[in-house]
Amino acid sequence: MSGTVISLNERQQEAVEHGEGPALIIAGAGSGKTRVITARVVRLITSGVAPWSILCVTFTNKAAKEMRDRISGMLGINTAGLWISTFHASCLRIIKEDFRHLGYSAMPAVFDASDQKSLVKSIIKGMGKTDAELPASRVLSMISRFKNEMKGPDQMAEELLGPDSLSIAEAYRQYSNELKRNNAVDFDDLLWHVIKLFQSQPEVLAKYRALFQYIMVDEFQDTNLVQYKIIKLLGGEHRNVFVVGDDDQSIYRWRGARIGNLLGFEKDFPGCIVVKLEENYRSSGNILKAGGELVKGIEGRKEKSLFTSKDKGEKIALYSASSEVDEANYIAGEIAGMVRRGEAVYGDFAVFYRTNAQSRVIEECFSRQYVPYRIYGGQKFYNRKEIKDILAYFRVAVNEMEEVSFLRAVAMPTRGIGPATLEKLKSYANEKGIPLTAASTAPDNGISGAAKTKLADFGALILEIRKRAASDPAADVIEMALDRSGIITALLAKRTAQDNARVENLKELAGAPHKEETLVDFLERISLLAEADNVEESADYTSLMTLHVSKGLEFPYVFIAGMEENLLPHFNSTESMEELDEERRLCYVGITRAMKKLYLTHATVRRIYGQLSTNRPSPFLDDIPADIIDSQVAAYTTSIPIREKPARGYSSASSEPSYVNVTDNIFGVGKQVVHNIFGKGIVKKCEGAGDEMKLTIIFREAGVKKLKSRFVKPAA
DNA sequence: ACGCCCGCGATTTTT
DNA sequence: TCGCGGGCGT
Repeated sequence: MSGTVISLNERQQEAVEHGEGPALIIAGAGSGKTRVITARVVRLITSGVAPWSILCVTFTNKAAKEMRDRISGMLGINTAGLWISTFHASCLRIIKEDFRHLGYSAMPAVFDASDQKSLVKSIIKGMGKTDAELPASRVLSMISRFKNEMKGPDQMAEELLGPDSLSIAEAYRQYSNELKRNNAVDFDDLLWHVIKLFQSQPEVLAKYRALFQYIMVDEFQDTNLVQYKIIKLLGGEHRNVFVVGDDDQSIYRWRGARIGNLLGFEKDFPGCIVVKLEENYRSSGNILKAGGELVKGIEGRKEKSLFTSKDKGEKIALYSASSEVDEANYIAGEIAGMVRRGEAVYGDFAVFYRTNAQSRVIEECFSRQYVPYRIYGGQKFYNRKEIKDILAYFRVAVNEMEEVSFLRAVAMPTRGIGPATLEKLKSYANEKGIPLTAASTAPDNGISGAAKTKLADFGALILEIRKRAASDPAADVIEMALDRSGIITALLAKRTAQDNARVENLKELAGAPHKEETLVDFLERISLLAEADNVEESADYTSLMTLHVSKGLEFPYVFIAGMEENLLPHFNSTESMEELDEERRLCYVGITRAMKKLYLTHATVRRIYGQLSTNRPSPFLDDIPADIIDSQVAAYTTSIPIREKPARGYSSASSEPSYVNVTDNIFGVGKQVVHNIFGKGIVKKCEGAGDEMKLTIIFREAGVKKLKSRFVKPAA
């Protein structure tokens, strides 16, 4: 989207020129929002606003970096000190200044998802429950949900319903205590703590209010309650709050994002100007049309109609595959063919899917057909086991309270220190009120024999790392620790391919710190890093990723695989209208990534969890007008077990001949329907056939009803 | 302390 | 289908 647009259109201009007061910019997909934000920052600075008095928050490091680079390119200034960063990074910076006011005696470490998980697991175990009875993932998502609403364990105990609610609240309570004991915070704390800081220290709030004269928020539809509150606290007085977002691209409701922040912004900031960016610079006409038709029926969305000056371009290719293997072959074949004919390069293509599990077959097929690919997301480098292991050494060295890291480091490589020894060590440390590292070198720690020596050696190594961390560059300390810890030796001894790969990863880590970076800075920097930040843009690879990860990106040619009922919309997201709408928007996000041509594929039969299952095409396909679809069916299809035709007398289906009906399933799961009394709804479940077809429908107003299909019509 | 085997569960995840 | 955690044997 960047280079092609030379000048700003009228709406963009209006947004960029906006001066004081609140502004809501509804930025449709591909409408040049990054351009608008950066242009406004540049305009403010050139008109005399101090660069550091602008707070510009994004959701990804990648977006922040892109803006920063553009701004420094346009202004030719060093942008290092500018507040252009993610919510979390901004908050970390604020906490770093004032952590003492929050009751920490040293700057706390940031726990990532896997740190959280191991902590919660040990808590659940300590409560005498198994992982099956109380899954850590469930507990963590509940904790996160409550933290996002700034609610503590007590409030959870009061509000949460269900048989496990009290256990979860208890786990939450212990989790909070353990974090504190480890001198650590989690991602959600970074945000909530800033609120607490502002509320308890009015002078700190006043300082930042005075500092940030202009506030800008990107991807505003993805903000959660805490984030919005931060914005309101900081910008509530001068009200120079400029937010940019697109409700149609809200796909993180399940993570706590509140689309209502965007929809209600005008009420919270009365007098705000609203600018809609509706000219799309990315996609050809048919692609835009397909996306628009998909979301136009979503209740409560901000009305907008994207347009483009590009021509219609190619039709949407719809491929009905016989199986997921056939689907992958088709995709690989299309890509290989176009590359062979010189019409495109591998890097022009992207394949999106709903679940990570779908990538496997595609990968295998791409390898066979020599299509070079790269998977975005998936396992993050800093999340790999071996990396986490060695980082644990550094983390406990830098932050002696991090018991979680101590326990991780001491167990890798195995060094003859088992649970029994560690229990003794913990109780000794508790008694004396000292950290585990100190306890491990204490002569009177009550541990005897070989374990005592080993423990003392380990403790000495941690102290050595701590000492060197203060003086030497991070890279040198990493080299030393890799050598002295014995991790590499232990891995090499195992001689499997996976272990060799791990050794390579560890060596790569030594090259990761920036020049002259200290270990503390290095650890802090990577704690907020995501995988997408590592992607080489220039390489000629086809990109594979989930639909979620695709947001914010664009590619000339886009494939969306698995356009099937149960997969998109995903079967776990059909419980409510909100979930179904979000699935729809997810599909929209994928569609609108495409610049030149969009391919949609579905498989009649697919192996899921090792089981063969037949899935009807996604109901979303029916919302794309037939005249812009070019459909193709697999040469040989094993079976087409499609539901029987719906009851006769339904003229509504034929009164809309412009919509493709791949399935004949005018009442498939996920379809929008209308009832005379109950109004609009979405089909949740579909049983039987013909006149006897019974539908479970979620109505927007009336809730869930079970009805015979003849009482409803497909929604217009 | 450690390794092997069995059984169960299984979206999405900007930070 | 596959990866993880718990249980058991050495």
